[in-house]
Amino acid sequence: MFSKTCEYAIRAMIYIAQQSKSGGKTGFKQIAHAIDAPEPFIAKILQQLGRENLVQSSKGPHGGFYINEQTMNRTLADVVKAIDGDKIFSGCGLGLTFCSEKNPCPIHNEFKSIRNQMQQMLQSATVSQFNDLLDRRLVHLGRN
Amino acid sequence: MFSKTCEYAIRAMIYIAQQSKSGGKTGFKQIAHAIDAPEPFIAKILQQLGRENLVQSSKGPHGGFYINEQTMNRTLADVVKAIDGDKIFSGCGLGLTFCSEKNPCPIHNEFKSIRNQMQQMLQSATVSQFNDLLDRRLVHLGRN
DNA sequence: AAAATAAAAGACTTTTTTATCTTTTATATA
DNA sequence: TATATAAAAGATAAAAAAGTCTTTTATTTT
Ligand code: FES
Ligand code: FES
Repeated sequence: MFSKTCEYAIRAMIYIAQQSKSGGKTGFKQIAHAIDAPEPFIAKILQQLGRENLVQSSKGPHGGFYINEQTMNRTLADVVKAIDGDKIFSGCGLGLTFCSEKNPCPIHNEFKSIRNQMQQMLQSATVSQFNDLLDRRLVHLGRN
Repeated sequence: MFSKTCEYAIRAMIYIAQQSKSGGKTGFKQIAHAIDAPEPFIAKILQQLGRENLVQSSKGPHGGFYINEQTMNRTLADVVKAIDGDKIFSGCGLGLTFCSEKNPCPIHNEFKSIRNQMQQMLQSATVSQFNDLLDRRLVHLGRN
C-alpha cells in the first residue's frame, strides 16, 4: 500500500510528535530505536521530512528533531504525499488506464469510493492524535 | 497499491478471457502487444498464473493461452492473491503493528472498513466481467 | 519419424528501492 | 575562540523488483 520509507516516516512522525509535546528534542538514533528502524535510513527520511517542513530540527549540542505547534496538526495524508507522492489518491487503484469517468469499468465507482474514503481518513488523522495512546502505553511503535 | 507484475497479470487475464470467449487461444506475444507490456515479462507472469491454474495453456502449433469455463468466474482477488499474496487484505494498511483489535489506534476501524470494501470489490469482480466492454471497444487495455 | 511451433524452465541483467557510510555544516558550551 | 555535538549532504552498497535471454519440453502437422 505504502512504501517502507513511508511507513517509517509515519511512525517517526508519530513518535517525534509525542516526544515534542513536553518540549523535548530527539536525536535520530533514539527515534530509530524507538520505532525499530535502521538508524541511517531514518536519518535520511528525516532529512526529507525536514525539507517538506514536516519536522523541525536544530543542530549542535542538545539539538535534535521536534515538531512544533502548527506541525502537530499536519495529517498522515501530508506525510504520505511528501514521501510517496499522491498516486495513491489519484488514478485507478489497479494502475490501469483503460477506463475513465465517461466509460467506467465495472469496478470504477467502487474504486473511486474506496480511494476517497482512504484520502479522507488520512486527511483527518493528525500526527498528534496518537500522543495519548502512546503515553498510556496502549500502543507501541516498535515491530514486536 | 499493487505491484507492476500484478497489474500486468490482471490486464492479461482480462484480455485472455475476452479472446477465449470465442474459443480462441492467444500467444504471449499477442497478449503482450494487446496490453502494451514487455513480451518476455508477460511470458513469465503467464507461467506463474498457469501454475496457479488461473490460465490454461497448450504447447505446439496452434497452441497458446486460454481461459476455460470455470476460470472465467475467477475474480480479480484471486489474481492479486496469486501474484502479490494477501498482505493487502490483512493487517494494518500502514504496515504498522502497533495497534490491535483490543487496543485500536485512532484510525483502526476506518482502515478495517476500507480494507474490507476493497476485498469485497475484488472478490466480486470476475475476469469475464470486462468482455462486453472490450467487445464494444468502450475501454482498452493498452497504455495510451 | 522429422520439422515446425509454442509454452516451460532456468539463468541472467537492469532498474528501483532500501540501507549504509563518510564528509560537511551549523550550533551550543566551555 | 576551541571543542564537542548533532543534523545535512553526498557518495556508496545491498536487496528486491522488473525485465531479458537461452535452453528444454511438449505438441501438432507434414
Ligand atoms: S480500471 Fe481501475 S477504476 Fe476502472
Ligand atoms: S495502526 Fe494501522 S489500523 Fe491501527
